[in-house]
Amino acid sequence: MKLTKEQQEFVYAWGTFGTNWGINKTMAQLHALMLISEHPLSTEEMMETLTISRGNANMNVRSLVEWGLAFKTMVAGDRKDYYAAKKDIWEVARNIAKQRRQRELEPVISTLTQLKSTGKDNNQNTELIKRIEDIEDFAVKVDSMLAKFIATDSNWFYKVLMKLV
Amino acid sequence: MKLTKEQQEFVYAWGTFGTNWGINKTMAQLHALMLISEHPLSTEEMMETLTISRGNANMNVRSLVEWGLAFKTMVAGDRKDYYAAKKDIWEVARNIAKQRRQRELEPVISTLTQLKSTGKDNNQNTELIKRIEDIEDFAVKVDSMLAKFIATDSNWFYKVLMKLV
DNA sequence: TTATATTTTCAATTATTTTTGAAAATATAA
DNA sequence: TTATATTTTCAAAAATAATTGAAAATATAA
Repeated sequence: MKLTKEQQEFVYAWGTFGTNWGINKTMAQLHALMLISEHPLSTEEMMETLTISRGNANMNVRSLVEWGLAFKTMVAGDRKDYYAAKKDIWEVARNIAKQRRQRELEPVISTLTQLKSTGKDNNQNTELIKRIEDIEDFAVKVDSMLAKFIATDSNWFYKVLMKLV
Repeated sequence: MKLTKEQQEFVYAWGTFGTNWGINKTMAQLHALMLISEHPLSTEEMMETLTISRGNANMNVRSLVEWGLAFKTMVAGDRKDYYAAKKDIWEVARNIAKQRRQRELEPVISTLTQLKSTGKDNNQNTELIKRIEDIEDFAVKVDSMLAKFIATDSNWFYKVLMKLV
């Protein structure tokens, strides 16, 4: 898969962006590659284009599928697996939000709730309890916003923004 | 600074949380420590409590100040620098949003805009241009929401949520 | 001024994360 | 079934990021 100069830059930029957000570079680059491809791509093709190993390609393609950012398809007359990205950017954002909410936000809320109940009777924990309550309050609000974002159609967010202007 | 069991767990949990979001563990733990302390803390005290080196403490306290999450204060009769966290969790969130928007979102938007204009005449870039336009549209909306969040008082976000229910 | 306390810097070390690549497992065709 | 293609796994290697600690720089007191 020969990339134009701009395609290369896009893949590279998406990789950097992913890195900043705790998504590994290869995963983001594979995602970028699929996003700009008109056809599903084989692991083989992606390995060559990004010059990465088979193992690396395999693992990260699997992660993309797990995150709901790509899916496996079949190409008639070919035995290999092919993959394509979900191209609706709102769906991409929703799926990322969904994963991160579950993996990162929910544990925080439950840890804090737990800590508050264990520590509330020790008066050395006064300041801690105050902070926990503030953070909980905030986290629950963020969580409920994410829940809405995740659950709804592509335009929800847009509508929200419109209401605000 | 002797921590209760719950305080220790909070510091530890905040460190893990930070790590998930691309903030280094020490930075997050120092932040947690300041959040639950009633008094400003000296570097010395924080080093001991977290058993980290002076260099590490210094660098990460500086980052916290840079991010607007903590500030330097003076303690009468003491020559050492003391630091305290901004305790309003909404302000914390706004400052983090501000930094990340500037460092991570803005570069993406400008890179994409640039790429679009360079690549639009090459018909091999058709799919790329479509994706860029989608992402740009999305990113600009996120950006404008963040801008609002950053600029306003603590209750803006809450008000938004209320409108949605 | 000089002595002392405190903070900062940064090369070297250590820890963590990512990537490789070849062997094992699985799937398909003959 | 057996042979071949394809995918998956995972220990070891490489790359990256975080941390140390001591020397240099800076600030304050005497």
